[in-house]
Formats: sequence, structure tokens, C-alpha cells
Amino acid sequence: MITQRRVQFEDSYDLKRTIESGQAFHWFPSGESSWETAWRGFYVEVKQVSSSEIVFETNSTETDALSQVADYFQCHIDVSSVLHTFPKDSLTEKALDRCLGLRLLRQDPWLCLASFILSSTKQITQIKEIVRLMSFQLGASISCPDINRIVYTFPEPQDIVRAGESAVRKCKAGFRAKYIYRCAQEIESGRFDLEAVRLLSLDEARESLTSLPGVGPKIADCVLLFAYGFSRAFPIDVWVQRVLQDYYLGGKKVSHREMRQFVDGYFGNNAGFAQQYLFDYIRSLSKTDWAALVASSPFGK
DNA sequence: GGGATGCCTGGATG
DNA sequence: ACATCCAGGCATC
Repeated sequence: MITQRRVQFEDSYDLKRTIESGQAFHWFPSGESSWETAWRGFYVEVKQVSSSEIVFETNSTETDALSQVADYFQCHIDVSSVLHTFPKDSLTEKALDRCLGLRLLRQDPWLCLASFILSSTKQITQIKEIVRLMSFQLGASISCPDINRIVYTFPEPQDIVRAGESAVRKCKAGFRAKYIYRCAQEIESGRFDLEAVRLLSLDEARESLTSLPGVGPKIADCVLLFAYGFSRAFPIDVWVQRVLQDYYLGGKKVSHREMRQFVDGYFGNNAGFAQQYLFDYIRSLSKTDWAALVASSPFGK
């Protein structure tokens, strides 16, 4: 049996931008503007109905399944009140304008952690491919005969421990396989508790996550932001680093520490949300537009 | 403690 | 065709 829920928003909700722009890698196109996945052991499909309306459906018989999905999509968030806290520089404002409807998801820690370990020096399409292969080969199948669909859950830590590092490597994970496998061991054995991270402060949580093999500051902040909901977490990848250095900090080479300091002082309580807009926007720019943007920076040297 | 280098691999660039 | 570079990092020295 399939149940569904339709949600309408005050502001726009751009599913494509939200699902496909690099925060989640386990959604698969199932139609013109719809995606499907296996999530928490059940089938979920989500569709864009209008710019401010989405519908999701599931085969789960749990009474709160749809509420869980709504939480995953962070349907309760009042975006305009978040945007209000952003700094008012012209770059941030342009990013907001161009990436209208982009939202943050609230993902499950393990899949999020594994995805970002896999993301290391990989492009989004490649990350998705590894996640797809791992799900197909090492995960469980969820069939949904009512609508003739089948999807695969991302393997749990115990599945990966059982399958071994080489099985992960066969999914094109490369050197990341070792990290995935070791993290799976830590979690499966109980030596590392992903749920306990929820109780920590941002700094404690960051320190805790970076103790895992293959997890440095960038990956930790992705997980802190996209899974645990630390709104001040601010992943600094090569793109965001370019923005900080070339646009906000006068074009000179700056240390990671200096960038952190600037971010903490400048972007405020929803820094992570702002980061997502900046990331999405600058990634879409051509070299020419990027150069023009940097040249137009009002920030001094 | 900042700065290079290797790590897997596929796709882009020359 | 073929070499080389680079991609949404981390660990190591």
C-alpha cells in the first residue's frame, strides 16, 4: 500500500537543486521531476508539483513514516527567517537570488558520513555512481510491487564489515574503500557512536568526527551540517575556499584558521545555509563571470 | 605547524 | 590515440 503527503510552502522549494547539488547522493530520477530512494528500509518517492509544492509517497506502513520524510526534507523550516540572518553583501544576495528554492536536508548520519568520505576528490556524478553500486551490490532490495518499483538501501556498517574492504573497492571507491571499511568497523563494533554526536557541542562534535579514519575538517562539517543540523557548520571545500580567499579576504593566501575566523564572525548562526547558496552559485559560474565577480569585490585587501 | 606528496579512478583537456 | 591533469580531501612526513 502506498500513502502520500502533499506539502505546500510559503517560499519556493526546488527539489532538483536540493537533491542533486551535492548534499545527498542516494536519490535516483524516477520521472520528469521526481526521484526515488530506499530510505530507513522503505521506498520513498518525491515529486515537484509546483515551485512551492512537493509530494512524497512511501510504501511504509509505519504511522509516522511520512512525518519522518517531512523531517528529512525539513518542511517545517521558514526559509525567509533564515535568509534574514545572512550578511547583506552583494555576492550573498546574488547567490540567494540565483539559487531560489535551495534547501538543506536533514540526513541520516551513516549514509551522510559514508557519502562524504566517498566524495573526496570526486565529482558529484562519480559519487552518485559509487553510492549506487554500493547499494545495489551490498545493500538490501526494497521492492514496491504496487507501483512496480525496486530500490536498494545503502549498506549498513555491519553489511560493509561482512562484505569486506575489497567489496567496497569493487564499487569504484578506490582508496576511499579503506576509510569506509574502517569507519564501518568502528561503528559496528560500538567503539564509535554516531548517535552520541547529537549530544555534543559543535566543536566537540567536529573533534569527535575527525577522529574517524578518512574524516578531516571538510567532511566532518558536511556531516555536521547535513546530518546533525549544526547550523553554524561551514564546510570549506576548494570552491568555498576560493570565495573566501579571492572575494572576501582580498585575494591573498590565507590559512585555514584565518578562513575559519572570518566565517565564524561574518556569516552568523545560519552560516551553513549561507555556505550552501554560495557553493551552488559559484559552481555555476563561468571563468569569465568568476573573474568579474572577484574584481567587483568590495572587500579590501 | 604549514607545505608537499601519494592515494584510486574516470573524465576532461591538450 | 596518448599523455597529462584534475576532481567538492585525508594521512603522512
